Amino acid sequence: MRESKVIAADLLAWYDAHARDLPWRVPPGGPPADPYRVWLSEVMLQQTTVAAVRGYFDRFTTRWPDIASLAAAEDADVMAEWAGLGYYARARNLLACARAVTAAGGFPRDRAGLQALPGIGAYTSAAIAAIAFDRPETVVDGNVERVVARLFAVQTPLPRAKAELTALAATLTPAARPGDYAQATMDLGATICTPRSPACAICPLIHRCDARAQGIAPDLPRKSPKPPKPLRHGTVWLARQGDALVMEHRPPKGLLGGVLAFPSAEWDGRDLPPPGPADWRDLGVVRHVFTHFTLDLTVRTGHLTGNPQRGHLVPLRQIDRAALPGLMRKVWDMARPLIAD
DNA sequence: GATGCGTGGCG
DNA sequence: TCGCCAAGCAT
Repeated sequence: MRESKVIAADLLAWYDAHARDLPWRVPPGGPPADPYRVWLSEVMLQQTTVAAVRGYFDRFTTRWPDIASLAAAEDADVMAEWAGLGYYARARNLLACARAVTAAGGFPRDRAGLQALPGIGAYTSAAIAAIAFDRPETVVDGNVERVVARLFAVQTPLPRAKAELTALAATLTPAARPGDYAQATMDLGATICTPRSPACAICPLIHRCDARAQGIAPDLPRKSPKPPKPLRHGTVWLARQGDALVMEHRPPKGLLGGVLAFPSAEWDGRDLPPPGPADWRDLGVVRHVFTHFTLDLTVRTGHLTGNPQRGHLVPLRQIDRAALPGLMRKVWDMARPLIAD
C-alpha cells in the first residue's frame, strides 16, 4: 500500500471511532447528508467556530427547513437572523445562492458548477461536492493546511505555501468515502492537530508526521507577519423622537453591509451628518475590534427637533437586540440604561 | 497576490 | 490586556 493510502485509511479509521456529533452531520459510512444543510453549515462555518454556528444553524433550519423556503424569505428577515454571526456578505450571498439554486431546480452536483454560485469558493465547493455528492474532491481549509504542512514539514510560510499545500493534500484524497475523509482531516485539525500545543501523543498519524519527527510540529505552518491594526474613531447617534429611536439599514456593500444599525459616521470612511438637529450629549465610548482595525465609537444621544433626515423611527420597546450586529449590540447595551425616561 | 470583511474564545 | 485564531470569499 502506498504511503498516501495508508494515511487516508488511518484517518478514516480514526474518524469512524471519533467523529463529532454535529447538527449538520450524518453518521460516518452512511448515505450522504442533505445538500441544503451541508451548504448552509459550510457557509456559516467560513472563518467561524463550531460553537458560534450551532445556534444559528438550528434557528435557520427551523425557520427555513429547505432551500425553497429560504429562497422565498425577505432580505431583512435573513439579515436579522444572521445578525451577530459576522461577515454579512455571506448572508446576502446566501440568499442570492438560494434563489439561483431554487430557480435551477437544485444544486449543481459538480465542483465547478457549485463554485459558480454566490458565496461558494474553492473550499466550500469542494466540501459540498465531497460531503453531499460523494465526489473525490480535495478540501483545503485552515485545518487541512496545518495538518498537511506538518505531515510533510513544509517550511514555506502562508499564504505563499497555499498552492504547495493544496497539491500535497490532493495526493492524500482517497477515491472512496471522500466526504467522510474531508471531515476527518478537518476534525483532526480542529481537535488534535491544533495550532498551539497539538496533541501529538494521541494523533493517529504520529508515526507518519515529518514535523513531529523533527520536533517542529507546533511551529508549523509558518506565517508571514501581519500588518499592525490601526485605531479608528467615529460617532454613533441615538436620536430620540418621543419614545422612538432612529435606525437604518446600512448600505448593502462594505463594512456591516445591509445590517440594521443606529446612524453613525466617520469610522467606516463615510462622513455623514447626524439624523437631524438635536441637543446632543455624549454617553460614552464603545471599543470594538474588527479584523483589520480597532474602533472607538463615541455614543451620543439627543431629542430631535424635527423629523429624522435619514433612517426610520423604531419604538424603544421594539428594538430587538438580537437583530443587531455585535458592534451595535455593544452600543445598545451601554446606552439603554442611560436613556430610560 | 493583497486587501477588506465580524465575532468570540483562548492562552 | 492582547494577539492569534476559526470549516474563506469577492474584488
